Amino acid sequence: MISESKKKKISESTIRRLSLYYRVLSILEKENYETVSSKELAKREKLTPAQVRKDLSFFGSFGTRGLGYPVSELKKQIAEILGLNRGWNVALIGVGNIGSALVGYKEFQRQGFNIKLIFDNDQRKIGSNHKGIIVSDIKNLEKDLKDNSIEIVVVAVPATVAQYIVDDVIRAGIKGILNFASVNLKVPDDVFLRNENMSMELEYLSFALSNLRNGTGDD
Amino acid sequence: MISESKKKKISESTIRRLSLYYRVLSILEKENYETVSSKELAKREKLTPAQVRKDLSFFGSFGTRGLGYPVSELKKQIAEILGLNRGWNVALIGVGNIGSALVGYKEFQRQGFNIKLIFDNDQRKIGSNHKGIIVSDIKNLEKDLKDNSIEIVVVAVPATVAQYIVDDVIRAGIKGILNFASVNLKVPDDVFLRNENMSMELEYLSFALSNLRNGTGDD
DNA sequence: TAGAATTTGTGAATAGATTCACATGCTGAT
DNA sequence: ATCAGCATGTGAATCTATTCACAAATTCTA
Repeated sequence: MISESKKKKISESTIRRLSLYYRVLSILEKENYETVSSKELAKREKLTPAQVRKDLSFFGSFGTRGLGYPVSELKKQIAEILGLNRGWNVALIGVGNIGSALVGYKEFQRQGFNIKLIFDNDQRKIGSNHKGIIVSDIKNLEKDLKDNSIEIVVVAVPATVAQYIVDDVIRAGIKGILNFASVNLKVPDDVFLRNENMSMELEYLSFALSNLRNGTGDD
Repeated sequence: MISESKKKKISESTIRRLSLYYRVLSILEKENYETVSSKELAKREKLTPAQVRKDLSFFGSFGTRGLGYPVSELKKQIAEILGLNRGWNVALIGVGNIGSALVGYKEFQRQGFNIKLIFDNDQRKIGSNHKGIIVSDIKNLEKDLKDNSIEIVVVAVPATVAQYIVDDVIRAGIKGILNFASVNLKVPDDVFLRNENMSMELEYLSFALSNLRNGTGDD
């Protein structure tokens, strides 16, 4: 049993690194590695071995001293920790630029995030077919989300309307929202909201390049 | 004068928050605010006032005691710090799902990131027009990047080929790379590499929802 | 012009995350 | 079997980031 409901607070950075480990383990699995050491894992993600071991130790003891971690098993464990050992019913709202890209984004499906519904308010888009999914009218958003047991909603609509839509989404009882709109959304305390701000990384590059008298370059 | 080449190390989180402040200041400017307090700024980004003041203090004293910060002026200052007070010549490599979305992503242009060149290796795409830009053959990548004074490259190609392409990009002397491919790229120390991993935030949601006996929901 | 009300800017204190360092335990060779 | 060699797991130490708390500066009101 993993994490017996301990109240230990897991930091956001640890979770983000678990995602990284998961990806590397998938690769190692394909490369037919049986085991991997924290040292090797760390090297591949430019972290320290201690960091890797500490992160994993929050959830249990998965390794063998003298040998390392069993690749497939550890991958499975991390999948369980991250909740990737099951599928998630996802709805996408907004089939503009970004929305359309997300429909075809293989990485999502691979991780078990299945886009089941797509919504838009544009009459020309409603009814059209995106990778096998018919775009629904956003008018019935609340009911459709409920009827299809949607658990996670991805918001890819213009910033101006994002809050109204999110309010609807919350009324439908959704507890997980991934927001691509460039705006700060208000959600109740029991709803998990994550923002994907694509300009932010570019701005970081801009800062780094503007100040490169000293910088080391790497992240 | 801002930041007189001080060796003070600015943390990544501070820079990311500057991006947030910048966005809020743009909104405040539109709403015709003359000044804004650290308290208000903090509220809008769900941070503490002390955090806001400390972040800004790394770069100078922009506020007036008893009054707050002048909105337009502070926005200008942050733009300077982040290097957004100038344009950046950007090239996009790969016009698949994500690449196409990025070409039309308004937010980039608004911040001064101008996509000047687009590359692909698919003969059917080469020569085609995306928002006024003709897709170039990736064969001439190195030369084209140099000839067009490209400063930042956005990589949106399959994971399997990303490293080869990045090697080329580096040979062209590019020092800033934004990578959307789901792979860990190796770059020299003097090249700034940032990764945009869109699954990561979904995985965080997955983790949060899977463990929601306790979580508070917010980030 | 004086005094109350604000709000910044910043050292000091606290909280949090990372790294160190080593005892512990497993492996594999002889 | 024993022993050298590894590599984990984890308290303790260190480093980093955030928050506190208050003096100093300015505004606003009367």
